[in-house]
Amino acid sequence: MVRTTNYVKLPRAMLKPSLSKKSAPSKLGLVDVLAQAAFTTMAILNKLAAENDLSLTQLRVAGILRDRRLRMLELADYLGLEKSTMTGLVDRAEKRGLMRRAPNPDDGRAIDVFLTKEGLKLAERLQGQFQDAIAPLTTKLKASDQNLLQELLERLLASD
Amino acid sequence: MVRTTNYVKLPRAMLKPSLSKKSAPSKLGLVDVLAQAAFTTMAILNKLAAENDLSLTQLRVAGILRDRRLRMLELADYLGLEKSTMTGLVDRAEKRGLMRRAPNPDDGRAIDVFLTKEGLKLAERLQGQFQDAIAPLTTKLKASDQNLLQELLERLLASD
DNA sequence: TATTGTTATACTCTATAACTATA
DNA sequence: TATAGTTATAGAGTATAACAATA
Repeated sequence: MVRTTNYVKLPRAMLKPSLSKKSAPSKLGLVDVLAQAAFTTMAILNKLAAENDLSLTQLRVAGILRDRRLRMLELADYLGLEKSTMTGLVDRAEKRGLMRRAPNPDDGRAIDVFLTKEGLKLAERLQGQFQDAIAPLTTKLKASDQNLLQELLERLLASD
Repeated sequence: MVRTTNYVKLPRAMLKPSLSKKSAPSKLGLVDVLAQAAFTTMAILNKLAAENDLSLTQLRVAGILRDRRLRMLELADYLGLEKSTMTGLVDRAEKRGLMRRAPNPDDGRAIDVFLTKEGLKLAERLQGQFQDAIAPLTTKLKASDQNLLQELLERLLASD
């Protein structure tokens, strides 16, 4: 059973560029640009999800489960969602043949979730599509600047 | 009438860091990092919205209308949403005293939307809270690197 | 006729609370 | 008793389609 809805319309503008007070401190600028980059990237991911008849959350799940098998609760924690929310999410993905449930062998209460072969293929296709979709942005920078940007963002995101 | 729900639970992990094939081309790395940065930023924005009893969309609307008055359809285009979706969105915001509707003086079919004084105050508070929330990330970089990052992202996002 | 906005309807995502089964 | 997952219920966000009012 295939869903036919295609829940996305692309925004004309992502976010207001900035307050741009004349002599605003430059710290404010970076914050704005980060937000704008986030909205732009999310719009791409959203479009990608819609084109594949997925919600953004389902897209994330596909990415997360690409190389792991997780319990329902672990998956919920990864996503920052309640366990009850997972039930419906996994139900729908299972109905579409993308994921499957199986009892956890070590804990009779727990249920493992994992991608089917079809789900895995989709996840890999999505990875490639995302790269293609974002390439028009990244290729505006020359290779050395791409590396620089990557390095700066990695430091920004470093968890310690 | 104040909503009491607080629709957010923070994720333990934002997104799988990478496929990390041993000798993957470095282009793949930047794409992954951009996605991760987007999810991290969106998680912050989402939390901020939830703490103020707003959805992410309402948070965006607050930002967009901070210095403009728009017709329903213009607002829909900004957000990438259908006009029918706006009706409910504006209804709810209006009920909370954050926005108001008024007939457009130039076109009898059109309805303008704008923030109330209370909505404006909220929008400004949100701006400050977002800066505070994201500061722990940005301050990991020294000032010159912050400027560099901002410049690189600006080039990435430049629309031409 | 074409455009703007609303209404009706339906589905997904999300949460809280109560429940069942297992530890 | 505590934990894992499901079910029931409810509200928000989203879309499509049909409609009323205005251009």
